[in-house]
Amino acid sequence: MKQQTKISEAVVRRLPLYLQALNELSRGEVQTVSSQALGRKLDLNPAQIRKDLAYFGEFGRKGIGYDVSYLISKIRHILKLDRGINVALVGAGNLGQALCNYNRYSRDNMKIVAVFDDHPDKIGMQINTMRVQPMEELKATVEALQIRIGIITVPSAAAQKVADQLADAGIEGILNFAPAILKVPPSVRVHHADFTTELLSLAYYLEKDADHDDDKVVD
Amino acid sequence: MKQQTKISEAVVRRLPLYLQALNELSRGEVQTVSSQALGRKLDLNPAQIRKDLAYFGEFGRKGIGYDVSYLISKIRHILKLDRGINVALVGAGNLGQALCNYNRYSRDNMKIVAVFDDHPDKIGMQINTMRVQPMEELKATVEALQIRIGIITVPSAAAQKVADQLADAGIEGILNFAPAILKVPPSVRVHHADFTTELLSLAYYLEKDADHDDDKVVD
DNA sequence: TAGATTGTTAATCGATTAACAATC
DNA sequence: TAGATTGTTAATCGATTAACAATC
Repeated sequence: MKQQTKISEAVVRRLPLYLQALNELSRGEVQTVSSQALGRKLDLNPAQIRKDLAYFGEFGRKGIGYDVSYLISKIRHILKLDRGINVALVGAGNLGQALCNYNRYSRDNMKIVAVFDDHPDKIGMQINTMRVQPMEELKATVEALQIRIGIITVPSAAAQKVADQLADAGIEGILNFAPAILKVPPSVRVHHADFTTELLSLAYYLEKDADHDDDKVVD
Repeated sequence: MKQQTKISEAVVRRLPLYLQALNELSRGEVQTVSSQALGRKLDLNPAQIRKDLAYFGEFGRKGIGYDVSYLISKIRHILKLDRGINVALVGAGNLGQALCNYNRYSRDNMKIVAVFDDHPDKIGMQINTMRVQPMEELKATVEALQIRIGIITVPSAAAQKVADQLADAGIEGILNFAPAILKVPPSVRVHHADFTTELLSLAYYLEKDADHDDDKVVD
C-alpha cells in the first residue's frame, strides 16, 4: 500500500462503482477485464480508471488487463470492507425501516446492527431481527457492538442533535439522509445522502414546458 | 434569462442547496443574506455562491446582499419549480413506499402522483392516496397526468427494463435508486441516488482498525 | 462619507484525458 | 513476433478561489 499521496474524494467515490461493476462481471463468470471494457460499462474514461487504481498499487497486467476476483479483493481491502463494519441507524420512520430491511450491504460486509429512535411509539418495535432502542442506549450499544458508522434518517430539525449524540458515542462516520448541513468534530466524516438535491436538480434539465410560450425559446 | 453559456452540472447541483438554506432563513424571518453568511451556513466559498448565481442574473444588491424571498423565487424559477412537476414511482417495495409517504417535495412543487409495480401482491395496494398500478398502465397514466419524472426503486436486475419503459412512456428525467448504470436515449436525463456508493466510500475514511496491527501504520 | 458586499475578471488549483514506453 | 493493454507522464480542460472596481 503506498498511500503517500493524498487521494482525492473523487477517486474514492468511484471505487464503490468499480466494485459494483466487477461484482457483476464476477457473477457472469468473467475472469479478466480491461480498463476499456470497464469504462464502457461504467461510462468512464479508461485512462481515469487506470489512474485511479494505480494510486493504490499495480493491480493489472500489461497486455492482459485486470483479474476480476483479484481486483475485487484489492478494492474491498482499500475500502476496508474485508473486515465487517457495524452500522447504527437513527430514526425508525419509513425511510429508516426501508434501509434496515434493504440490508444488501451484507455482501459488502456492512451491516446495520442497531436501530434507535426517540419516539415512544417506535421504541420496542421490531424491525428484522432488531428491536428499536431508545437514544439513551446509543452510547453503550455503540461501544458494545463496536459500531463505527451511523445513518441519520430523522427529520431535518432533529438531525444536528442526533449527529452530536453519534459523535459523542464515538462514531467515525455519518451517512446523513436529512436535508441539513451538520456540524461535527473533525474526527467524524459526514457523507450526504439527501436525494432531494438530485431530484430538484433533475428538474432543471426538463424541457421548457411546451404547453406555454410565455418564455421565448431562444437558443 | 441569459443562458448563453452552458452551465456546469456542479453549479446546477448546488442550486437546491441554496434553496434549502434560503428556505430555512425565510422561516427564521431573515430578510436579507450575504454570500458570506450563506457560505458559512453551507460550508461553501462566498465567491463561488456569487459566481453561481451570476450565471442566471443579477439577483443581489451591492453593499446589501440578497433579498431572501426574492432569491428563493428566482432559484425556484430556474429549477422550474414554479410550476408543478408530476412524478411517477416504479417499485412499491420498502424504499418506494417510504419515498411516497415522505412526499416532502410538495413544498417544492414536485409530487409523486402515481406508483407502479410488477408484482401481483403489490398491485392494488394503497399507499397514501395512491393505488399501486400495474406496469401496463404506465404509458397511459404518464400521458394523462403529464408526468415528467420517474423514480426507480426496483431491484438492480429490473432497473434497465423499467428505464426503457419510462423512456418509452415519454418521461424526461429519471432518478435511479438501483445500483445499476442505465442506458437511456439522449432525451432522458438520469440522476443517480444510490446511497450505497456514499456508504461504502465512507468506510474508506475510517481509521485503520485499532484492534489489529498487522498493517504497519506508516504515515 | 465609510463600510459592506456584489458581479466579474484574472490567477490558481485540481481533475480528466491523451499519449506512449514498457511489457505481457 | 504482433497485438493488446497497463502504468505514468505530459497536456488539456474545467472548476474554484482571490482580488477588486463598482455601488448600495
